[in-house]
Amino acid sequence: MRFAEVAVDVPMASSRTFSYEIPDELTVRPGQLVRVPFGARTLQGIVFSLSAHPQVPETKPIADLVFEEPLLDDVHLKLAAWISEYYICSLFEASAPMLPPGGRVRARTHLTLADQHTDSETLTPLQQRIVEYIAKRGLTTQDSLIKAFGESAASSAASLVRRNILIRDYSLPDPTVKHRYRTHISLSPDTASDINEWLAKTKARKQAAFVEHLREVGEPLDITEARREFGGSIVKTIMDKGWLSTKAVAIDRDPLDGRTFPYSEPLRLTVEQSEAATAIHGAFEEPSALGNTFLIEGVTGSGKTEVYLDAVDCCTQMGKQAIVLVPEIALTYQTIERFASRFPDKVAVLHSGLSDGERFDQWWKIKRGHYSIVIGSRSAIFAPVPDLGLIVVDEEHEWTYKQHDTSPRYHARQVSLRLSELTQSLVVLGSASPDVGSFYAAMRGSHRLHRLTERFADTGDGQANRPSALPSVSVVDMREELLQGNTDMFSRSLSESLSECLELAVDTACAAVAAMSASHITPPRSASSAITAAQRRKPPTMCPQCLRHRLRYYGIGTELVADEVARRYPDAGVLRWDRDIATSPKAHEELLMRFRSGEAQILVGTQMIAKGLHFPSVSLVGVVSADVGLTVPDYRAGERSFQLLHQVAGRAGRGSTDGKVIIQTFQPENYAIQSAAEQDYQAFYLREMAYRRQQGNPPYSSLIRLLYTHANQAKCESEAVRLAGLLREQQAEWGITDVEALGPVPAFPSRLRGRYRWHIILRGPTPRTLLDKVDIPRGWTVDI
DNA sequence: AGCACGCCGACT
DNA sequence: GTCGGCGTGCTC
Repeated sequence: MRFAEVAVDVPMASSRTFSYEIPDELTVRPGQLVRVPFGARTLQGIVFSLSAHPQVPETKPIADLVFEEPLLDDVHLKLAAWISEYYICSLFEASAPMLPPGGRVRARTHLTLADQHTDSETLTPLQQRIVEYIAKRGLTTQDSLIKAFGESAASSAASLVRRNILIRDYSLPDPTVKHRYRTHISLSPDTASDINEWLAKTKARKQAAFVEHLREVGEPLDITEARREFGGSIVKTIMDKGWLSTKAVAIDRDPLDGRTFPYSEPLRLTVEQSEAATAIHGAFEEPSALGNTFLIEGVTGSGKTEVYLDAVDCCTQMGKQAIVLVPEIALTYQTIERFASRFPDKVAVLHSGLSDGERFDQWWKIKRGHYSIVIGSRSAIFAPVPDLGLIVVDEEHEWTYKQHDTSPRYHARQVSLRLSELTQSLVVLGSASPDVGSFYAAMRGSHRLHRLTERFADTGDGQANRPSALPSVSVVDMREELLQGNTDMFSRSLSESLSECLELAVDTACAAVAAMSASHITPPRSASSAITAAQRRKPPTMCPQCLRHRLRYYGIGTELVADEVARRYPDAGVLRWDRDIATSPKAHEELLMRFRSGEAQILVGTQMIAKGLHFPSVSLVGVVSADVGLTVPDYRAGERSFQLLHQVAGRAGRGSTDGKVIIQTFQPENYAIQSAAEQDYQAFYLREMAYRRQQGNPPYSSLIRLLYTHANQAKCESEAVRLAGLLREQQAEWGITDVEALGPVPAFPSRLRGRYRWHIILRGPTPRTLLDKVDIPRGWTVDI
């Protein structure tokens, strides 16, 4: 076993490794993060396996280890291999989310001026500017060059290197995050007699006080505190005498440090809850008997979290760890609090709101088995838990579980299912409006479905046990409003309800919410959506007048709505809630606190309200414009709208007052809006599935999206046309009839950050069979 | 990401 | 005939 198979951090669409020799002085094991020579550079790599036979006759040796300890265990290496193949990315990319924060570092290219004079007239204008830039700044990274001059700077710099005008070299930085240490000092052991002698005769009272203090406390002192208390020069003087021994002590940056969560007893489970809980207990005891994946369909307020808590409890009692995924930490802070108070000191949190240091320390403590529960957003599925027993995916329908921007473009729910197979652990998916794919899986028997239909009033103290009614929901046809001469953004019905609500609310904590979803901009009905002609169930019928007004309404942001509300109801306080404001859990908590305190009676926000408003006393929810989500060119538009509206409806009337919901729309006949108003998931599911079947869309098929972006519009289009042609050629050649290649067409949006975008969509039961017939050309991204 | 290599158009 | 931009295959 003199060779290591290493996944190198180099852009690749294949799951392959490279063979490296193991130098005698290194102990190399699978799962380690290493540095390896690759071409002229040194890159990071992950050791996947050891072998006696390299893939090529000539091998280079591994340069060194980044961490002595393997970072990925056997399970995570297998998971990475699966991700790499399934989502089509390199093995290193697939492993990267499993590394400790800051562990993956990019290799850097540096440029300096060679001391050779060149006739600047022979340079292109860009090359001249680059030379000037580097002359002024000295050693320059290629990244900063690209930032300053754009992407073409790299090839210009390369040609300058070729002409010996610039010198290039490479570096691979150390991980950006490390353990943090404090220095502790104490009196060195064999100095007692020296010190006694000195104390007897010294006149340095402050130094003596410091030494005596050290002697009295008997245990090591933090050097920073010692300096603060006794003065830096005093500490230094004693240190210079050689009387102090120092020790570096790792400190723990704990995100929940200083926050206390009073222990909360488990609530008594309701009949429905305990049915689900019992089934989960049974699966723990006898794995795979009936299936390991549960789908809990429960309306808002039905106590899904209580079922999760019970399952997690069961899991930890078996000595195993649980991962709990939540869609967005800022919006689900209460969930964390409930877990933290139910399982004191056992909960790790992992999400983007933490500092790098906090995430790093949490990562290592999870790996060392300090925690039995990890709660976090999407990427927390990759937490290095040593012995996984349970994965909970809360609000499993949320699309924040899908990573879109960077590779691997994984779906945390899908990864959860695969990880549970690898570890023989259970999965509990929960939602008020399950993803139709998940519900379909349950209907077909691959998930075990449990429904929580009773809704409980949240009295605000966590003791939810009084049954509460569903809010009454009404749909307002905004076309009718226009016909009646009302061109305001508020229908008469919403206006009246708002006034009524405000009158009632004067002495109580009741409040009204105007929610809207203006964060989406309607795409023009142009070529952008041409590809969806096959996907869209039917073009919405729309009179020109409505269209005109729709366009007007789509421009409305929360700001405009808030201004209008403030103008109409000058005496009511108005708060605004959108992504800009509620970026952190703290800002979000603060906003809700102000709302709760009665400072404001009306909260205006985007769809964030639907997802994050856990507040008992909302008596009215108004949706200013329910149509926005329906017009995006995406076969999931109906599902998303339903989920949003269903959820927003669940936000009303959870307290002591009954709730009322008003949905404004130009398409009152739309099935998603109707089912949401009826708060009937089953009805929505059946109608949606009928469309999905008719259109041949998931879950009746799978989709692969191939996206190409380029600064040049013509090149972008021609490349897309070229690949589509290649695909169709292969399709014909191999006689693949059950995969459709849709497009190419401009993607939505058709231009982003200065680059044009075209895409091709493959659809069928196994679209991979066609995709695998072609090599994916450079510049394309593949989304499974 | 970067390098080598081959193709091809613009300029000497 | 040569330089340089651009596409493509390869890096253990």
